[in-house]
Amino acid sequence: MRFDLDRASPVPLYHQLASAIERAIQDGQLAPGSSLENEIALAQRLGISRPTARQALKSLVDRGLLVRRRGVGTQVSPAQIHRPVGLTSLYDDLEGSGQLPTTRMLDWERRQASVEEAEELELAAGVDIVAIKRLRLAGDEPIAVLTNLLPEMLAPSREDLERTGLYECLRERGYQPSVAKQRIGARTATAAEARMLEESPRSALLTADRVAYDDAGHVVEVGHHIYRASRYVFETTLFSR
Amino acid sequence: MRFDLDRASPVPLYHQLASAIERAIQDGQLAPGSSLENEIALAQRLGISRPTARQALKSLVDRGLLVRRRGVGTQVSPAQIHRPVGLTSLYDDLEGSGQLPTTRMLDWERRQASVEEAEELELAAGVDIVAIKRLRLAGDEPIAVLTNLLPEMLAPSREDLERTGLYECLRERGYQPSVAKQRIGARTATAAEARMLEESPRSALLTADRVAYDDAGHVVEVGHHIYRASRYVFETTLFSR
DNA sequence: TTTGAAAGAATGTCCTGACAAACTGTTGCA
DNA sequence: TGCAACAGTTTGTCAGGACATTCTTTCAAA
Repeated sequence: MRFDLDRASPVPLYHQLASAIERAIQDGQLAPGSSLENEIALAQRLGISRPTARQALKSLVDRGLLVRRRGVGTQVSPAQIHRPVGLTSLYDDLEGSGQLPTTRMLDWERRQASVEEAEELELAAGVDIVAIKRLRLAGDEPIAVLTNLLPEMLAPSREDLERTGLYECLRERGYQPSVAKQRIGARTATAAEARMLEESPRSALLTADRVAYDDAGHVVEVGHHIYRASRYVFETTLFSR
Repeated sequence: MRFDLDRASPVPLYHQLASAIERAIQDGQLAPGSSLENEIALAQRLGISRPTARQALKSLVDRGLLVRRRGVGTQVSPAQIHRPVGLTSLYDDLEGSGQLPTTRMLDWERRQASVEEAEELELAAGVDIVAIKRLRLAGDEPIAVLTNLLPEMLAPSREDLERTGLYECLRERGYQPSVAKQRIGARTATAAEARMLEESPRSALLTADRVAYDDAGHVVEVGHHIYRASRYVFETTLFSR
């Protein structure tokens, strides 16, 4: 098993090795259940130190791609466990459903925050916010209504948002959400919602309410999303500790 | 800031240090946003090597309790981010709702698996399984119906299950689920379900369907859980990568 | 007073080395 | 033949050391 490491690259060696192993797993060169050579031999063969090899292997263990047991060795995880790290990603919560969504802008409005909204965004009452409402479609079929609130000064313009995604816009503007707290729930649809989502009245909706924070703990964005339960589930991998 | 490390303890030093720092954060001795001493000084003061100290700090960074920046140092994460690693835990998916649940056994049945059930459990058709149905209550109020299917040979007895939780029983029997794939969805309740959960007919249910695997990739347990949407949400913390 | 460079501070990456713990396979003894 | 002990194998923990990168502060020059 060849892993090419480029010592002139700015990418750390452990990172290069982890990527190469991951690629080999995904290409099928490393089959689920198969054993890798031991870390001492691997390090020696690649001309790197053992802790460097360990760091690469550990990062893959943490992501569920490898399993390691003392006295036994390092193995590729069984096939069922081969997901990119088990979380619904902060950026791509639709991809778990295997659908390629498009997004249509329904509304973009600058206005004063209500008391509740200001509280959610951890802003003073009455400040200006931008409220964005979009429809998510898979093909021509609506699957979700996404409402997002942002402090005015962070908010992308309507034009920017029609060009690319909300988080991409935020990133371009130098605002990097790093953590989000999300609540997933369910309720029945209002008549307006049912119409918008092409469901029958009082059908079940899956809801996701989210507050995203930057590194300093400031609220970057609040999202209230509703999904057709008939068309959408959240998929998650859980690891025991 | 004192951290007592017991070198005679079988618990690894890095683990002891991580726990001590975590405790200090939770006790309020280390306030959100405050800086820890640098890793070199910390290691020196505690009489441990720098990589050992790093390992403790890294494990806390990975869990969102600390933030580290090159040139700046190590700080306690802002208060909003102080959750144990962001996933709904494999074992305690009710704890995020801040409720202390009790569990009532509704049914425990050994029978032959249907075709669909055998497929879910990755067993040959017609083999014996155990189907368990329980009601989860918060106080006297029902909040969830939990159905679990297990290969017969792994399944705890009815008596064991009334004494302790399913995962605890599995652990005692030497079966250790390590990964689970979960799908969270929503639908409206059937009349029987609504009655069981003391909700009105056709009210919204939050659903969780889960397959849990052991380290070797064998299915340990399949769960089909329904929750009253009026009483229950899944709370999750999402980290950007 | 402002701007740019240098110095100081701290984490990140990588190295060599050694011992402990856990697992598997082999051998010896009852 | 079966069981226990031992040997071999591999990962896990820990140590000491060095250099690179990134960030902040200070100092000097314009």
